[in-house]
Amino acid sequence: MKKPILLYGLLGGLLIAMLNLVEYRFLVVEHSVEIYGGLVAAVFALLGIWLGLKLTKTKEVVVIREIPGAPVPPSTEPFAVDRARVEALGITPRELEILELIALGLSNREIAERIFVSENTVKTHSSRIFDKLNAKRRTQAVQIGKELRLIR
Amino acid sequence: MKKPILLYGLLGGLLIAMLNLVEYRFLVVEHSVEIYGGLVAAVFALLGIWLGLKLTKTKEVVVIREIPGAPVPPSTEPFAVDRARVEALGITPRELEILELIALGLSNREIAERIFVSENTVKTHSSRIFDKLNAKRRTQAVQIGKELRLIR
DNA sequence: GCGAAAGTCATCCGAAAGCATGACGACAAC
DNA sequence: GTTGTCGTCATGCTTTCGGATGACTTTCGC
Repeated sequence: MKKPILLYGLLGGLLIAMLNLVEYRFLVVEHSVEIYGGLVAAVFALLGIWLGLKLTKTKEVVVIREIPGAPVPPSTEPFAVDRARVEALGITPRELEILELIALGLSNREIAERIFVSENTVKTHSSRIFDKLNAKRRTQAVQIGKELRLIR
Repeated sequence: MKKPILLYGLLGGLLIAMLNLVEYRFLVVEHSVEIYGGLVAAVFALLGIWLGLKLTKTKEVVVIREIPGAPVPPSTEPFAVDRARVEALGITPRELEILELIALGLSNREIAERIFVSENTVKTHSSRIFDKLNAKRRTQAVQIGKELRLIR
């Protein structure tokens, strides 16, 4: 992903240098600016298109076809909360509890009803969780939480 | 597919007209050509990139990769989309894509930016997903999606 | 060519989520 | 008995989500 950009920059530089030369030949002959502008425009438009293609080309969709007979791996993943991490992040038990419920897809209200607190309280907890996990949304919090093995 | 082209032409025309004006103000002041060229170059490069992206957006290469039954790589749990289920639920590729991005914790807006569509479109897709998955919230959709092995 | 499916986009509008802030009680530690 | 943490709750306000609908375009198969 770096190469095309470098290449692009390089080409740009070359072009500019080139144009700097050409400019003098053309300008003097005085049809110049329109042609010059048009040229630059065209060239860079092409370059842009090329760049665009280059950057997005290898968008492959990998479809995995399962061969019958391949048994689905049994759910043998033993799960253990990474307590060290929980502690390191200063996440309280209650907060972790709320995070789990969020991960289950419950709304704040549903969570509140389930653990017998007010919705506001749930919001407070979740805000703190987001803060500690550096998440901006509950979905993100869940994703991060799973990555860090805070929740199943 | 017609619109972008027309738009492009139009923008081009406008630019040329604009530059025709600007040219006289700049040229007279005589720093002109470099600045002018640079401007044109930059603008058209951007336009080109945009065009390139627009035109080749959904050009996806589908690679079908078969996995043999037994040998399960120990390190990472092998993941295969349950295509039967995807089909059974009538979930389209695009919808699945959005579901994945939701699972990553992205907001609708972020998703829109990433896949170059409007936020409204993302909303439409996600609504349909929720519908198909019987989910009421994005978090729930993610949870269900993972359970059904639609997403990693 | 015609219709269906998929993808795109929009508007209106209510519901949920999230942010900032303050406050209060319980409880443990010092 | 002061301090700190945790859990609880509230208010006001902004942002994001989500539902309902309708419309347009592309693509694909018939």
